[in-house]
Amino acid sequence: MMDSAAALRRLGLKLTPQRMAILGYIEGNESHPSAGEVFQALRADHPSMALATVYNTLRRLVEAGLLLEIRVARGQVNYDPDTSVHDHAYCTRCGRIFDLPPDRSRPPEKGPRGFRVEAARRILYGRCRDCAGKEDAR
Amino acid sequence: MMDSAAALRRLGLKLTPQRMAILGYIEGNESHPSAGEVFQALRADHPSMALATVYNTLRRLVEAGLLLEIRVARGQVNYDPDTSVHDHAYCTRCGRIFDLPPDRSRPPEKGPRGFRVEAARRILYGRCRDCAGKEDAR
DNA sequence: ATAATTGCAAAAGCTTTGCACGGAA
DNA sequence: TTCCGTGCAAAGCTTTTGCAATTAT
Repeated sequence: MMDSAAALRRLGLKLTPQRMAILGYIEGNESHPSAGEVFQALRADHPSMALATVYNTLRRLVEAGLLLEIRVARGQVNYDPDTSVHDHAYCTRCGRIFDLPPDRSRPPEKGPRGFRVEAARRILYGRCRDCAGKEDAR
Repeated sequence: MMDSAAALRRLGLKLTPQRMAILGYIEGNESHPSAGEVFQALRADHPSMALATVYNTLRRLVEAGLLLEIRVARGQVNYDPDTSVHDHAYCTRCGRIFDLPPDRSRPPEKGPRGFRVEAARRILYGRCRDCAGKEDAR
């Protein structure tokens, strides 16, 4: 977590209490929170923090390469502090996102002719263990 | 394209002019349009069509299994009339989405323990041929 | 006839932006 | 001292919803 502070400094970003709090919350967090969830979680300890600050900070952290964006849920972005190569499984009933180990038995990804691949992301859709037998949500 | 009409009928959905227009526009369309783009495209020929109708119809068509949703662009859903198994490449500069042939050299996808996989989607991020050399967007 | 669908407008989310004040470097 | 970053409020987008009128079946 201290290396994140270092990373921020290296990028010329100021180390504000808000950024430290957001980083501290999301680092090692495997729940893949959305901006709103991060905001809710930090509210208790940081009542004055603005939702806009959370959004702005998360965007900066993504640009800085410290977080990954996951676009799987409708109309919302989730964040993943694990920037290493790995896949995700999304439960279409409860909305939880699970990490999957990277599939190493895989040839390098090939795009269309002339396409320069910078990253590859794979998502599995389905029902998690808890939701497997249950009726459709809502 | 006529089989879509049949599919709608089979699902008990009414064949309205609006639905036919939307289906007609998106079938065979490889540009992966968003709801707004579909609306714009149909405006000339169907001035009275409401944006809400486009949204509602696209949702129905997805539920009916006639279209696929692609969530790759920030805050927007794109639609793919090709419901067969295939991957996508997303250009982070121009925003275009390209179809990729399915990768058959790949064992069935495995989720977390107890996860019942219903679909797997893979997206490549990068620069398309046209954008490969150019400076960052905007 | 009748239940589904449309248009329109309003509402609902999520996210971004403008601006003045405050704080990190 | 200098900007960058924060809070707050307002605005922006995409998408959904309520409802009366219309229409496919």
